Amino acid sequence: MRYTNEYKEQARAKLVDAGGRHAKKHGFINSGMADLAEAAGVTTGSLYKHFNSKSDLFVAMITAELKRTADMYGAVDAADPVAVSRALADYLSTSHVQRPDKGCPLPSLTPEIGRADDAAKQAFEEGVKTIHVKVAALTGNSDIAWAVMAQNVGAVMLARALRSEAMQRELLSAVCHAGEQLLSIDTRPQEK
Amino acid sequence: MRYTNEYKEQARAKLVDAGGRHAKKHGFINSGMADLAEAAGVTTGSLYKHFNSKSDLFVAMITAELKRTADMYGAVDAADPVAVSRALADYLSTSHVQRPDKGCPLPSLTPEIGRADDAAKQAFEEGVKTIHVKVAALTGNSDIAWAVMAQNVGAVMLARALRSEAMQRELLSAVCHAGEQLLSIDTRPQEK
DNA sequence: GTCTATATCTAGATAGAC
DNA sequence: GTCTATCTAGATATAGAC
Repeated sequence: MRYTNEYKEQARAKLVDAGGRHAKKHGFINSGMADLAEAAGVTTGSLYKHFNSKSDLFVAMITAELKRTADMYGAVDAADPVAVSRALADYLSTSHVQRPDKGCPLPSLTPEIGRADDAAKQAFEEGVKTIHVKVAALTGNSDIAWAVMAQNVGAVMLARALRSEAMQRELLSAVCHAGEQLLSIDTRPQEK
Repeated sequence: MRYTNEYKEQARAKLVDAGGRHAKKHGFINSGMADLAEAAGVTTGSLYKHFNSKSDLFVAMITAELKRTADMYGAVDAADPVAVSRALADYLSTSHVQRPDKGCPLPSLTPEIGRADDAAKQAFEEGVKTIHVKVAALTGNSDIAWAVMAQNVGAVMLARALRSEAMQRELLSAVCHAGEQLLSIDTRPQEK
């Protein structure tokens, strides 16, 4: 029985993982169950033994993808300003813009989650909360963490919809510059 | 012939307008041609006399929606800091989060445009460029304008996917605060 | 130009053999 | 648990009457 369960877990993990990549690239709504199954090397009949519906799979994907992002920023050394700046620049890189399947789920999937059911929003909220904690450890301030997150997610999403690479770069570098300024803001009460 | 053309123009405008509201709320992909036609008070057969395909309608909607947003910020008095702050706060309001059909198209439609064809991206790029010009007139700085746009679009999009209103508010107020700080940054070269 | 009716295709989900 | 085959619903797009 142990082998069976192990294999089942592996198959499920592959569905979530490969499905997440597919959804980040094409959108969840544009990912048919046949596509998602094929990405994991199985068929739809098999997929439905792991998830009761497409919505259930979506929730599992949201949870896994957001955890992945949270772990990434949890691994950055908060005491090293260079590492923090590099994390900012990496997020706002053209390679992140060009490879949504390898990147953060927030710029690609968030609007679909906003239109999904409460289970999806619940999973989203928990995942984003964890990301926010990790980012706040890097910025040293909760509000600045929210601002940098919103800024970066918005910038990558907008850049992906721009046609010219020149304009993508203009946007990304402007936002990166502003992000550095936000990070350098002294959050102690100012004297007049 | 003049009457005929006038009516035709009106019908087309209504398709674009009502369709835009529907798409901002449900997503363009989730808006069937029957839905979009019904929102304008016609049927699909009639719709196809105005647009050759769903993609063509999408391009028209993107152009119209982005122009609407650009006009909105073009009407704000750049010389009045209170008006600028109010525009920022209005964008980051809970009512904007709760009513996507009445609001800015960027937080709802951008990822779909990122996956669409070049015609859609071209229309998007032109519209966003115009918005950026209007916002830069308010911020007084091109880079800060990009940053505030990315921040606000990202914040509204993220807030819409959060389940609890409390967390929505936390995010919105944090980003509004950071936006005010970005607006107050002195962009002249600093002396050490 | 607008309607009704429909052709054609693809999606999510299920049945049943192995 | 995985496969093949299929049901059913809904999508885009078109045809033809008025």
